[in-house]
Amino acid sequence: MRVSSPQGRFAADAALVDGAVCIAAESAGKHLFVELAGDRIVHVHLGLIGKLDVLPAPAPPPVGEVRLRLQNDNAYADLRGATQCELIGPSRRAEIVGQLGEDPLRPDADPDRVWARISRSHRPIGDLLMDQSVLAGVGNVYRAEILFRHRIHPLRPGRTLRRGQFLALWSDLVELMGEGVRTGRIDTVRPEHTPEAMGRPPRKDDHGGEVYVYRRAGMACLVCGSKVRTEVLAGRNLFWCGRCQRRG
DNA sequence: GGAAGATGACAAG
DNA sequence: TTGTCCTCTTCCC
Repeated sequence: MRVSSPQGRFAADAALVDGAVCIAAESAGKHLFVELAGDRIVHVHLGLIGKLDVLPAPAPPPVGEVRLRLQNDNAYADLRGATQCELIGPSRRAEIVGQLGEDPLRPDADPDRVWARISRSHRPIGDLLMDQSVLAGVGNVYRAEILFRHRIHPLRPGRTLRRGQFLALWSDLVELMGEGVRTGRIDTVRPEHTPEAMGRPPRKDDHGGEVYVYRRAGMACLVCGSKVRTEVLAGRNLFWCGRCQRRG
């Protein structure tokens, strides 16, 4: 695989692995590990604004700030804006993975370990869901949407949830996130709640999916019609429906 | 043309 | 809690 850094910031490391055989590419939570021959691993974390575009070959001249380009005869991948792009070894990867909680996308994930953390915590469930050492991979969109789908108020302390409630939430995450991987979109609205089914005019989303509350502050809840609320929690915008999602 | 914001995470105070 | 980093898009003049 050809490895380069048109923007330059990864250039020194790219030169070290240019031409190496790619053995595997796998994710753990929000981390991507591209494993190359010789125990060399490219570790990528997109952060808030990073993007990885994977397109068919041939690769055109790079446009914009392409920090990493991976390329073979079939396809190329351009990385922009990532918070992490570094060359690491197996021990560092093990360290990163070891700090992560359970990833709903992995078949071997153990929901009981997640429940053990949540059921003992006084922290809001909306906070726990974003904690990568509890649940790996869930971000701001899935947090808002999964809580809405289960009618759980985001500020409820983790320990006030019932076990059955959590297990339902977990299996829903497994399904929703799996679908997100397959489709490349985050669609969380059940068929019976789509604007068409509710007799409302269709709407356009700017993040590539249909959602209940995420970034819909001030708009009407798709289910009950009351205004979607928002509040900044730990520096992130939180969204929920005050009527559908009870605190108690 | 410029500001604001965005699916994140960390350090500093 | 605030500031910082990374890049691009959207919206407003």
